[in-house]
Amino acid sequence: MTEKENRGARTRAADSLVSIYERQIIDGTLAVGMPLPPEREIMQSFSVSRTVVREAVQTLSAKGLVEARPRFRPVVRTPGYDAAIEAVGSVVNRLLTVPGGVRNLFELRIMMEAALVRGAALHADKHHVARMKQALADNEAAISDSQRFFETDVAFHRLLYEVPDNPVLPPIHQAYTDWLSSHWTKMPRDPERNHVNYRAHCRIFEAILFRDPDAAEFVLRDHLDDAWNQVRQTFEET
Amino acid sequence: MTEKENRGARTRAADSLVSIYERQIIDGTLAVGMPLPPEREIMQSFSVSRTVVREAVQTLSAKGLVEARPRFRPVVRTPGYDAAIEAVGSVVNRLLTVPGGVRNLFELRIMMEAALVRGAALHADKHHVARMKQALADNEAAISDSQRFFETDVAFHRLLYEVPDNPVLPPIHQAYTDWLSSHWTKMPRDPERNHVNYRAHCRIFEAILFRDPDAAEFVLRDHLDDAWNQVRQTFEET
DNA sequence: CGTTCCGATTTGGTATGACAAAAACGCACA
DNA sequence: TGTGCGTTTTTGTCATACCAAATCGGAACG
Repeated sequence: MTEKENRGARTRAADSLVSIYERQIIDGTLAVGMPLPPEREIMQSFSVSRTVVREAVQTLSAKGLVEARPRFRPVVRTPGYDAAIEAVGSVVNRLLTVPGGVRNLFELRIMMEAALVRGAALHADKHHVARMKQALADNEAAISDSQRFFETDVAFHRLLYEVPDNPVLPPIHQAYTDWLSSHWTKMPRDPERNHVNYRAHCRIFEAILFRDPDAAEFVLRDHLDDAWNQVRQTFEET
Repeated sequence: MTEKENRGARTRAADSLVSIYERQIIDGTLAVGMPLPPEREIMQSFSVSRTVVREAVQTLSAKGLVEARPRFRPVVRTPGYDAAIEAVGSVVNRLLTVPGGVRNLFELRIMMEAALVRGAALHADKHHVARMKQALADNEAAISDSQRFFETDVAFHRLLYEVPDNPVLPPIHQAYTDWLSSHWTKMPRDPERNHVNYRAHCRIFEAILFRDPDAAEFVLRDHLDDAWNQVRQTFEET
């Protein structure tokens, strides 16, 4: 995101510090795991007060570029898509409270997973299939234990995000489950429903085995739409 | 994202302020557009120093919950998916510099747009079709002007994100173009290539008209793969 | 009666200094 | 060489001060 800053009027001193260190972190001058200089050193380097330095560090931390544990030196964070997810956490949480927010996010998830099962049906290799088989077994074994079933359910879906071997995807799955879990767990769960879901997973797996993307997508959408209908009642949206 | 913070040891004073105002913003106690209390007032309310207050406000701003223009009172930001995009800007920029980063993001985009064209082929109504037709016309008219062509190109793709009528999607498109544009614009562009791209858009449009999701997806993937091959050379990744 | 303009007051941005507690460091000691 | 303890840094927080910009209130004016 290229800094535009045209709107923000006069720059705050801290902001220029932020962009300086942002650059240094991105171009590797400050390597991963390396701590930022002590605050007093920074303030002398740039001739600013400690107030400004601390504000800058604070911002870098909030942006997810450094990890600032209290009382410790902020260290350059290892680049990961999970940091991105974390950075949006607050805002997404807020969006989930606006009318239709949960629905919108869930539909996005349905869309993505539909695309993923299509991809899995076309490209899943022996290794992926084996893992899904295992996940299905775990899933079945947990039908009577709703708590464990939920976990194996999540684990099964996660596999879909791992098939394309794109490191962006697993954190996205993690994000979906984090953000939606509070609603999801309010859903009434009993062995009967678990069994229905397990069956749905099986059908998805079979469609992938048969290399039938259309069937896979159809079953998955049916599965998630069903789940949505269960969850929806917990907050009576449209 | 439920605050775990188990790692972060003892809490910083500012953090508790942050979560307090976070709650107030989410549950609407602080309505959208309403300014936060003056710093000096906050510091008296909570018996903390102004330093702490400013740090808290800083964090709220970085998280995208309030908009803090310098010299102005921070106001509660209107909830929008664009705020989320903005919040991840820095970290994504960094991820784009790691090996394969651009590729990963672009593949995610391909996957999403593939899903979108499928959806468009199935659900686009008269209105969407008309808009796409118009966008295609603009696209054709700009073939000789690479700058304008780029804009109409983006506009055409954006329409795909608007078909499902999910407010999450357009900001995602915006994010893709923001994040990838620096690489994209380095791509050599000439009327000949523009024409090829225009033709690809036409074929996508036709497939949507014919309600043929498979064809639409195929053409779109071909189109974006082609684009990727053009862009790739600008930074010689694998 | 509404509008405009100007001055006083409020408020944010930054600097400085101070201090307690915790972390980092170094050195003696085993 | 490894360990434990005291010293020095460093961070978190507070208090205070000052400037400049934003805001507010009222006066002057149409």
